[in-house]
This record gives sequence, C-alpha cells and structure tokens, in this order.
Amino acid sequence: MVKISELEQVKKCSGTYVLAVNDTLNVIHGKWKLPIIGSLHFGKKRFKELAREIPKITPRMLSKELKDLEVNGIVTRTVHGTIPVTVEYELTKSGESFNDVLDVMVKWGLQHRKNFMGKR
Amino acid sequence: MVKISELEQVKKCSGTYVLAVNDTLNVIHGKWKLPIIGSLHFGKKRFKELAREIPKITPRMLSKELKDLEVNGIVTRTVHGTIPVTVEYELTKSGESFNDVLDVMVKWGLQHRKNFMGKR
DNA sequence: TATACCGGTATACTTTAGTATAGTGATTAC
DNA sequence: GTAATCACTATACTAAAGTATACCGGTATA
Repeated sequence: MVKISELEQVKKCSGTYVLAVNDTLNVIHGKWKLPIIGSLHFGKKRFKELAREIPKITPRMLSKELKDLEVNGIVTRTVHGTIPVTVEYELTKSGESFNDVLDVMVKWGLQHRKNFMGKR
Repeated sequence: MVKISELEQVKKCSGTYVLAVNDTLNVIHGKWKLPIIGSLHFGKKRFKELAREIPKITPRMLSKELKDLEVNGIVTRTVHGTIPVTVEYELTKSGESFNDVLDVMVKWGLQHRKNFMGKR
C-alpha cells in the first residue's frame, strides 16, 4: 500500500514525483492502450479476441501495444503449447489496479464538465 | 461534488464514461500541458515567466498549449491594459482540482514500481 | 540610434504515432 | 487441393506532434 504520508513525502521530491507520473503516463500513452486495458478488465483474452473486440485496431498496433504493456508490467503474455499455439493476455495486479486511476479520471472529467458548462 | 453513486451510474453507461475519460486525457495530452499546469499551480504567471520556468519549451508550443488549455477551461487568460500589455495565465477551479488526478497517478505509479521491481 | 523586452505569429522542417496491405508457417476443415 | 484460422511480422506509407528559426509592432532604456 502507498500511504498518504508517503505521497506527501514524494510531493516534496520532484524527481520521484515526475518518475511516478511518467510511469502512469506511459500506461495511458497512445490511442489503443486504454481500450486494450478496458477489454482485458473483463478477463483474459487471446490475440484475435482482442483484435475483434477493439474496433479498427490493426494487428501491427495490437501487437506493438501489447508488447509495451507487457514490458511495463501491465499485462502478462502466456503461451500455451497447444496445437495450434494459443496465446493469452491478462492484466497484472498493477494493470487491474489501474482502474483506480481511471475512476478518478472519470470523476474529474464529470466535475469539469459541470464547472465548464456552468460558465457559458 | 461528484458523488460515488454517480460514478457507479456512469460506469454502467459506456458513452458518458468514455466522454469523461476523454475530457481528462485532453488535459494530459501532449508534452507540455502537465509542466504548464504544474508551473501555474504555484500561482498566476505571465507568458515569459512560463517560458523561463519550463525548460526548452518554444514560444510556439507554449502559445499553442495555453490556447488549448484555455478553450478547455483549464486556464484563464487575462490581458491587463498596462503599457506594455501584460498577460496573465491562471488555473481555473477545474485546473486546480486536476491535482487530485495527479495525486492518484503518483500513487499508482509508486505502487506499480513496487509491484514491478518485486517481480525481478 | 541601437538594443532589449513583451506577447506572441509564420514558415519550414524533423520526429513520432498510427494506417494500409500483404505475407509468414503450422494446422485443421471441406 | 483449397481455404481458413492462429498469432503475428514486414514494408511502405500518411498524419500528427513537436522543433528551429526568424520575425512582428509597440515600448523602454542606454
């Protein structure tokens, strides 16, 4: 668990702060990462399943983004030695907890819409 | 205030959910918006002050990003009729509350680093 | 008169992100 | 034998984001 006191500490140290924000931005970055994470939030999926569920994504992008997410510890890739091979992608613990970030983003987005619309 | 119950409602309606996330992504989007918001969090600033405080930003980008932030209701731009004119940029209420989002991003980033480093 | 500050804009360029399209080898279904 | 599925990869392209450089009119300072 990250405690409040720790957050306060970090906010005093811009280096760590910036690192932590960047880690989070990396997950968000690009057109397809959030759709992929969203889709995987309903359970593990195979490559083609993801491709079908995410409209308009090309295999090139899906492959690239999954690799990014994998090296950054957001998803795991499991190859099953079946014939033909099946490959399953699943959210890690971090990947799942990313929902907390999304929740706050939604909350802020809603509040912002209210503030903003009120002003015109 | 956005209430928990409202968040639950929204999570059932993908349309609103996606809109709200997108509103938030728009604020984050691009290389310079977070530095600008961060800088303005310490108080209102003039154009050149921002340019000096944010290393390597060009006037073109600063101008463009400030416009984006303004039309999206994150900063206000105030022209004072002094001679020569001074222009001040300041965070709106929404702009200030964006810190809540950043806090959660930092928290997640820290936790993720812990999870991730533990795994190797 | 020359220089610098203010708040930018204009133009051209490079770099990065994303798209389009085709193809791989192994396997199974008709 | 032909076509389709699986999980991708390769190549070439377009579009978007960001950079570099120069410049604007107005004012103040030396």
